[in-house]
Amino acid sequence: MSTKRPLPAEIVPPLADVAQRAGVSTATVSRCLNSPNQVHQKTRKRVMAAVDELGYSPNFSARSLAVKRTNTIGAIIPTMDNAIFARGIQAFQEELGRSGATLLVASSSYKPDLEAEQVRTLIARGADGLLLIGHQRDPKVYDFIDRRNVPVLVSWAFNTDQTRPSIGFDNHAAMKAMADKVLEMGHRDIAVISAWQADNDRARERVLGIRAALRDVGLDADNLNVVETDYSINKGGEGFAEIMSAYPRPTAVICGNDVLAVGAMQMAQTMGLRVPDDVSITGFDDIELAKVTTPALTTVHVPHREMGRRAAQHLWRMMGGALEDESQCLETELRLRGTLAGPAAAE
Amino acid sequence: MSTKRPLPAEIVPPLADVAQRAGVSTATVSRCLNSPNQVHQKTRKRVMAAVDELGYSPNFSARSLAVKRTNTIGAIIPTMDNAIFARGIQAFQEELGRSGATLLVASSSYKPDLEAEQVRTLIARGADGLLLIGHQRDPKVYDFIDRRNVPVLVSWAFNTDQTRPSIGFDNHAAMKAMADKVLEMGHRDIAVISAWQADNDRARERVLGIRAALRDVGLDADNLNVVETDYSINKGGEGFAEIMSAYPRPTAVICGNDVLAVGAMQMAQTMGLRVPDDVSITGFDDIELAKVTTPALTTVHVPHREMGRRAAQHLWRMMGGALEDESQCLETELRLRGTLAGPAAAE
DNA sequence: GATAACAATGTAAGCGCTTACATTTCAATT
DNA sequence: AATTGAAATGTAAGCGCTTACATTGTTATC
Repeated sequence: MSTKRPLPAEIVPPLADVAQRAGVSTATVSRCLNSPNQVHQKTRKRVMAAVDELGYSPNFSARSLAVKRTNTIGAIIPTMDNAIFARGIQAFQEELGRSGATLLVASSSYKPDLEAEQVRTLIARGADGLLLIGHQRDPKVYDFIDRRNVPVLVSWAFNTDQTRPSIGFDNHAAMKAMADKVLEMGHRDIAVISAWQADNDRARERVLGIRAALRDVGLDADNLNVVETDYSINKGGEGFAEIMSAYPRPTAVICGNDVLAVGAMQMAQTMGLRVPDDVSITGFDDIELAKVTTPALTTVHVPHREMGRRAAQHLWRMMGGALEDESQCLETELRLRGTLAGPAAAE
Repeated sequence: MSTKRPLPAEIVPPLADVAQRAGVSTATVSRCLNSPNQVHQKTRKRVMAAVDELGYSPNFSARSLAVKRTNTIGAIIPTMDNAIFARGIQAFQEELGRSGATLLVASSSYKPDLEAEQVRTLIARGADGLLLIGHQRDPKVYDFIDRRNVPVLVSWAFNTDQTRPSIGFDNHAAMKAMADKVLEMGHRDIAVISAWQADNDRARERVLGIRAALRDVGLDADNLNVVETDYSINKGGEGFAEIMSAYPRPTAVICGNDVLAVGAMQMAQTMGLRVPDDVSITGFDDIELAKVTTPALTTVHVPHREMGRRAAQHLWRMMGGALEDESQCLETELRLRGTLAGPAAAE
């Protein structure tokens, strides 16, 4: 960390200056600002005038040191460069703003270590509550948080095995529904392009959902071809190419998210494969991308904004002392569009 | 603002406890944490052990109250629910993390008043630097900032008329280049779908760029049909429909950004118009959306990530006391893809 | 072995705010 | 006019940390 010169002499006066100017004690000024109705209207006017004249604004650090609360909520998301998080966080913040809380966002780039460090940073900064994505993380991280007594809400995931409060959706069930549909259309050769599963319980749950669907119809779930890759259109394309180099080629490729699916679609086009005539492709998330491709992408709709909004409300209540330990599971929905059809008759 | 119960009794010990446990003064503990080489290795070890045993972590508010610096940078963007900002901010944050600074993001929903309020909030929270989007805002806001002596960097815009340091690109020139191209292809009936211009200098500059291009070829720039609307695919579609209800229909529709352009493309399809055969459509930004449509969107590529990265470096240097008053103008680039062609022969 | 120079540590005064408690003011009641 | 209770204000003790300055310990030098 480089050494920085201290900021130039304070131009913003301390509260004491305001008090002096208004001819009252610091306590009165403080009250004027925090519980105005406790002070006589006449003095209040005088104080406010002084505040204006001096251009006073309170020092946040001093304030939160004194009250031991920051009114700040920390959120750690994998990345903002991903529509689903950007959108959810935007809604989260809008809702939070309504309560007067400030949001501190960090992004972990899907790296558990970085996330752990950011948890520490955020808490050191006095976050009164924390929003995390997904359940999975080192127990030590949870210990650290619990010790600080900071309420945590897990989002983007909902899992009855987990005891921590969460607001999300059932990744397993949602993806299983999609897989069921794909199977129902008659597909028997299915491959999967997924995000990396190791540190990502959402990705894992989705793949498990597909396996469960296969098992339901008596197919071999263990030999399912699953290609894992980074979150990007290009990587989705590469994954698709890899899958399609196998023989026999699958008739349907289920993708762990829309971005990968769109990459797969592009690669299909490059390879001269028609979607869905030659191969069906499905996505997950239902971001804008899914609606503008030709044909439009069959995917699982997830209410990202609603999730962000609810998460904000829930976390705020937890911070208020409500022991809301129950979780909420939001509904997802299949969006059948153009990229899923029955397998080609023969070739 | 609702009343909140204070958080439960502190579980995190104060620095003094660590000092006691290690048998040293608070000063020594503080030094251990902030300038370790000033303390003897032997004591340092003892202190660190105490830190671990007690699970100590410093209180940020107290620290920044004492040093009068927060190492926090505030950024106010119109919305995260917009790929260009999400992406830029992600890069901004990644780069900032490298310097050990923390980012505080707020979004103003394109509302000047909200933005002004957020400037105040961020500064009250001790932001050591501020990133703002676009030059345009109430002079009072700038006064407030200047008075606090907080370095500000303007981004997403570059304009030689402005004296404030900025890192961005020339919206006017970039859009003019696009319009030049459209004209060069032979179009003479051109309409525009733009974001609201009133509070958005970027949008305004882009439209001015188009007008300049028209003037260059001797066309009437004042009667240009400009439809303004919200940032969304659907609104883009509505705008397009409105434009196409005019007679004679324009042969090319220049859109202020990719999202509007994609909306226009969809509406064109709905209306049974072929792009680019019946009408050409162009975008601006070059977000992922632009590459997945059929045909792919002709647009202006803007280096959003690079902009975020540079902004972080620049702002950090400004905070370090460098009086970097000069601005940087990044290059944009025409991306000619499938949605722009010459006007149809006749009809 | 006295002395200087430096390294390591301690002491204590803030940083700017809130708030429990004490004091004063004022109107209502007797 | 005396009494009382509530409302308005003031006093001052922290909150947890950093850091200038003072003190002590250690080593090198002659």
